[in-house]
Amino acid sequence: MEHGNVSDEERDAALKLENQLCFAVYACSREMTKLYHPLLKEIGLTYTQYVTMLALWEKDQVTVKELGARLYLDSGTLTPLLKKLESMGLITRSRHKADERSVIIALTKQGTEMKEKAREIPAKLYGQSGISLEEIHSLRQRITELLTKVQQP
Amino acid sequence: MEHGNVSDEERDAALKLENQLCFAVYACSREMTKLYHPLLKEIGLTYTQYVTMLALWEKDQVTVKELGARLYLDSGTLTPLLKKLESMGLITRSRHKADERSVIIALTKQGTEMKEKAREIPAKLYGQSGISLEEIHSLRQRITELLTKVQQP
DNA sequence: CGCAATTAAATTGTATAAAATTTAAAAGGT
DNA sequence: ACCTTTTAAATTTTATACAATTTAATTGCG
Repeated sequence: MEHGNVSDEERDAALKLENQLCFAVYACSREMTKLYHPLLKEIGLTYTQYVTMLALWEKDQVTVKELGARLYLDSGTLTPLLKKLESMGLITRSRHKADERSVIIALTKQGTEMKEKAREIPAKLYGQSGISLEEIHSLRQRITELLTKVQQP
Repeated sequence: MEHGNVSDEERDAALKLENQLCFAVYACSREMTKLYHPLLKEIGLTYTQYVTMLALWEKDQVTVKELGARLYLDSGTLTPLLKKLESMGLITRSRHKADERSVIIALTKQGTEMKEKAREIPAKLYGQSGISLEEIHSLRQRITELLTKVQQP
């Protein structure tokens, strides 16, 4: 037997997949995203494109930097994604006049109108999830709390 | 005003990022994975490679199918990942003798030995997360429950 | 047996992710 | 004004993810 605080058995238990919070979150994220696939296919968006549009429907005319902060994504992911949304006619990308380093993202008429088509998605998803609204709300709050704790500076 | 059960305002609220459980889980998963990066770099694994090794340390001599079921990953992701682990000398890939369709994944001596180097990772991560063990346990249980509810057949 | 249906991996194509580096612009101190 | 530092995007590289399809082996049914 070990004489330290933590035994080999305890360290072994910590290495089990079923004991890992991060793995549960990781697997859950991918499975939930798959639920969106058939609904998002109808409006021609991927999940990441969808959350980017959600952010822009709340507030557009923002820099890539600000958008990235809200989505927890950096320019390495956003630049090609935004170019794709631009080629689909949903957004425009233009250099900020006062600061040429920044790129301003704005919704086009078509991009704004897509919100109407997206309105039914959350309710449809809720319907097929089989989870109560209370459970969703409380779990979302706790995971958001966790997110603020683990987010990097 | 709408006469139905759900108003436009309520549907708009559902489209806000901060109200989306899936987005919270998605962002949280990526931020937590980033915490692992410096620790995993020391032993030369990515996060997905790490969870694959975790699964194999619990039980190896398994098919790609079984491994995929435990990791919620399909052959499209696992095949290249397992080829990489094989090229690193951590596992072997061999066709099952009784059923040539299946591929059996087994740990090499080097792959088994890596477990020793990984033992300290969960505790180190817990240390830098600033979350209590109780919170981790209860949250993991609830997310695992959610995972079983949203997992596709 | 003979063959249609099923199954397990692998492959193909598209889209993320993120670390690390590069480029260009702006800020700030001297 | 000059130059070092900082900052915002973009680029490069590597590694996932996954839908959809293909390939090859096995099953199961008449």
